[in-house]
Amino acid sequence: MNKTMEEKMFQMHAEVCKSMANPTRLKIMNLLRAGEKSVEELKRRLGLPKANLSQHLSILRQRGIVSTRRAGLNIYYKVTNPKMIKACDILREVLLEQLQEGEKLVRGITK
Amino acid sequence: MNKTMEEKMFQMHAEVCKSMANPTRLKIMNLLRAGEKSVEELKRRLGLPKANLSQHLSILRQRGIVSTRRAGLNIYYKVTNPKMIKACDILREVLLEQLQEGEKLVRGITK
DNA sequence: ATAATAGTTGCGAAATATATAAACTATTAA
DNA sequence: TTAATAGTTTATATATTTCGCAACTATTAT
Repeated sequence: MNKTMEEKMFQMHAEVCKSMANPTRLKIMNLLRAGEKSVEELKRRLGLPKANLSQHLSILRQRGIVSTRRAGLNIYYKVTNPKMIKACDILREVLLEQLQEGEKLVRGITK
Repeated sequence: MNKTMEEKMFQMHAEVCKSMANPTRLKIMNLLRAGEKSVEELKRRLGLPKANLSQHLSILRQRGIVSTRRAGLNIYYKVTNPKMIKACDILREVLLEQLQEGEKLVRGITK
């Protein structure tokens, strides 16, 4: 892999991270984890204005993180690559470990 | 895990993603993959002004993604939790698979 | 104490991301 | 064809990120 290709990979990688760098979008991913859902259903579950939800979905779609299928009036979204969920899970593990470390520290200090 | 705790997890998760949502910071993580490095060495390898590098390091440090150790004039940075690297690797796999899919499409169209 | 080296921090300008509201498109039903 | 429902897009005000520059702090050597 040459220099500019590496550069482009880091750029793309950063953009994928950007797509995931928002609590609402992470909640969307979490809902889609169980399988595809219509915008309507996501809207109900998240309690967001549809315009805003649609914008978040658009960001995930542009990066190829989710894909769509139309059925009548509804458009169904799903996670394109399950590895994306795996990556999320690992980050959550890291967070939980951090929280546990934090608790240890607190216990150490206060006792 | 109660409602607000879940909410806080999504928020924290988003902030970790934000920390990784920048090509320079991903390059830093990639350099630290092999082991700890001084700011000086990172500066040499990345060719960045030290102030800017320091700001990026600060962002990674604040989120606990990297940790530091001082030795004389130098401060050494390392990745706090190796799972963070694992998460990066998975995202890169996803990207490579996307690129491969893209190529397939191009081949399908042009032949 | 002074200088030199290694890092960090504060500041301001330009670029990017966010939520909201209003207008628009696509599909189906009457 | 008109209305209704499901989604998307555009415009805009606000907030956040990013970088470069200058000033600052910490450690070591003279």
